[in-house]
Amino acid sequence: MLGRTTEYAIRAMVYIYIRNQEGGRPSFKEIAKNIDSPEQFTGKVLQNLARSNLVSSVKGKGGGFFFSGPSKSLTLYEIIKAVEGDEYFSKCGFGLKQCDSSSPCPMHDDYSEIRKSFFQLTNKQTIQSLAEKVNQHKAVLNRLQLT
Amino acid sequence: MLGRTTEYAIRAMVYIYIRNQEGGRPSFKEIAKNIDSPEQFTGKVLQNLARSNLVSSVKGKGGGFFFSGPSKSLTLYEIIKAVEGDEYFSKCGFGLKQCDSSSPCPMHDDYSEIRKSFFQLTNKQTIQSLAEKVNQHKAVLNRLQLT
DNA sequence: ATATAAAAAGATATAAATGTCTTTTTATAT
DNA sequence: ATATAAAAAGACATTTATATCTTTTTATAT
Repeated sequence: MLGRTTEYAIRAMVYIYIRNQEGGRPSFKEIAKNIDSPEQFTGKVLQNLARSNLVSSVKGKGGGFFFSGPSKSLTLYEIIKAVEGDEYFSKCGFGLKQCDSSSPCPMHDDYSEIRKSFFQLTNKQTIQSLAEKVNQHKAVLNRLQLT
Repeated sequence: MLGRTTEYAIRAMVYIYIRNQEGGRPSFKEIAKNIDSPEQFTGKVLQNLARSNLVSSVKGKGGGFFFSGPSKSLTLYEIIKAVEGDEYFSKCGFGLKQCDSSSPCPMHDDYSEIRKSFFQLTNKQTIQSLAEKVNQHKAVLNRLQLT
């Protein structure tokens, strides 16, 4: 469904948010350790997210990643769009270059429904809502314990 | 959602089914032309499907691909499983190695719903049902006209 | 000021998915 | 029998995704 890069992106953002709440500003090394992702690659992913202004960063000693401004909620949709690209939510499930209700692929109707549900999920769930589940011990970020 | 290889697989199978109904037994070159896919690669994909006994083939002059036996219906699920592998329908949407209701990722509940819907779609839709839509001009296999 | 610790950047490396080219095998039409 | 047309097989080639290694830049703690 989602590429690994996107999975790292979401997990990393949730981790950053949680550490921010605790007053921390984690480095990508700390993040990678805690979400069980490759260190340098996670750095790259975060670099891109920062470029897209989905997260902030400061260089130098004591620096790291954090959410700035009035913590408006950040939907998964925005992250997925930034990482996977815009077409992700409109691609035909059958692989046709052109597919819409006027000239549908044979799966079009059923598939549209599911895509819509997924779209809604990604617009409903936010980094904040996921983080809350983790905080309330209703979900885990990975198999390892959070430090 | 689905890899390109799987998309080719499904489109190819639908095309084969339609041609079979007309009494034809298409070659992978004919198939590729009509579903707008790379020729040789389509050959490989069909070779694998034939290995998995999801379609039959005969070599030699006049040969090609066809469905044998009492045309039992073939679900998309079976094709997807053969091409993408078994884990496809159970992978965590968040990328966790371990994720289930006892130790869920933060998206687990919502995502499970969607995965279930998709699973149901792929078990409801068959090569036959898709072919029928195409036959009834309610859907198209690709942008080009079928010959 | 200087050392330090962090992100950013750049250059590669590896793996997986996708695609192509060539040769071999094999039915079957002639 | 032979030519032909088809799948099968094998060997590469390309592209995209994922991952690592090294160097540079830059805040800030000391």
